[in-house]
Amino acid sequence: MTSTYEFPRPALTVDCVVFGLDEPDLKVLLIRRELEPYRGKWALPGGFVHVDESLDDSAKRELREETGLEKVFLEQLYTYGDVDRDPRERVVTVAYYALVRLSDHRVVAATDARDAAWFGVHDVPRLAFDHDRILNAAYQRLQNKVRYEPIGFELLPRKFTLRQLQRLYEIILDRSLDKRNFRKKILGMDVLEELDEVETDVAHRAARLYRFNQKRYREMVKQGVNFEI
Amino acid sequence: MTSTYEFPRPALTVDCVVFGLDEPDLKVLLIRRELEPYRGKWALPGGFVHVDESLDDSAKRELREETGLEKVFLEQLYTYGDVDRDPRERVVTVAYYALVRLSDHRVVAATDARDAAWFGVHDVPRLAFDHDRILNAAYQRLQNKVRYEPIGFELLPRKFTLRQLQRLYEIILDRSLDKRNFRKKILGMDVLEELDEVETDVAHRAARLYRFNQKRYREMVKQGVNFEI
DNA sequence: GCAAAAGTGTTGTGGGTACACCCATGT
DNA sequence: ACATGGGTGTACCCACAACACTTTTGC
Repeated sequence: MTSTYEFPRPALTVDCVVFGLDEPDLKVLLIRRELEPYRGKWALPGGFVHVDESLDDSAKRELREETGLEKVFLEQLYTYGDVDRDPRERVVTVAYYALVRLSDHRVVAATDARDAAWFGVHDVPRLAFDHDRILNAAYQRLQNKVRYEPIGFELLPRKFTLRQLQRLYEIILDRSLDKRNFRKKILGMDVLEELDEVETDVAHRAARLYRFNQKRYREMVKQGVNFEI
Repeated sequence: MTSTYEFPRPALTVDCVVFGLDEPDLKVLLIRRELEPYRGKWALPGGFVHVDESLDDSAKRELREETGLEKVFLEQLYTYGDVDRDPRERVVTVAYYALVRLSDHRVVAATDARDAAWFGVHDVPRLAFDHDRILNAAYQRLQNKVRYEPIGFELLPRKFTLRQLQRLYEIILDRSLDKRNFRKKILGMDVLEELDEVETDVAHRAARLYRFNQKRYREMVKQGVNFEI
């Protein structure tokens, strides 16, 4: 940055790829556009960055305004700045991805008059702008990240069974895992608290419930423990 | 993106963390600021994004203009958008990092009238703006990335000895590696071509030269081979 | 002949993977 | 009693880590 010469400025937006687990599917939240261009097409929730708020705050605000979601896991993904990605004018967008507990946030869909819906991640229609590309990048990031950081818990209820957790990994990674090895590994990490509760309303033996111990996890990370699945 | 309402826009810049290998040090290229704020302080090379060029192109152009570097490895790092990161006005910056072959690009330093210099990565002064933070993030990214992608070759001459390669990894990762294990591993990956040449002008037995085979690497990646060091 | 780095194999161990059965519960 | 998933242990194999000496070359 060497000059304060006033260039015409690109517009700046944020867009969010919101993932939710709806067993047995991983879903993504999309919004139907009411305006041109791409009117009627599905798109990622997002909007302009205000001049007095940080990028993270923009993403949080947009999520709240467009989907009613609050306090979800949110992480910056990548910034997309191809010249022609918006036909109207130059728009650079900072993409985020979010993980939400559908168990906490039921019926997020119909906020305002806006048309919002969850789509299976393998079953998404053609999106507006370059949002397909952004969605793919987010999904890949999630697949990579979940393997060495325990972010998957953000998608599960706070209390969950080991089977649920394994399913989650299987769904995200799109491959099956061995039950015994999975349990050995995940319990060996020592970040799950075994609760004195079991699941209810199941037509078979009830499984034990566990909770993720974030504090313990942070301590272990500090000690350099590896959390690769 | 749901409205075309015209907000006041943040300014948008790119900043580059340029790494170069100057054995036995990993160095970073910095520019001394000639203007307020932070006049006289060292900062990352960078500048405003033009409205008719992509972010990648902006980064390339800034590198060329400010440092004379062309055709270097360049990758987007992260976008920094805290409200007060620039005291003059709201500026969002898309940070990149670059890897350059100092062997190809000697004496980059004094381009134009600008004051540019290479600093050891562990020996960088306090930088302008939030550039310290950006530099740290870039260094961490490099450390992580070099472990599972062969980007380190971008820092070496096209022909190099195994010792040079090992030193590179040791410098970047900041720890020593076992010679035999390193050679076994790296040769086992089958992406190095053994040349019929040896190094010259050394006061001891000359080491064989190798070349990185990018094409072969890409093929192997497609087959899902793992390149973790 | 000496200094300096090149080059080369083996062994132990820990972690990953593959694999099958009995148990508890609800209907 | 049966169906459904819960819960558990072992054996093999491979990849990684640790480790030291001989060879080549220039001076």
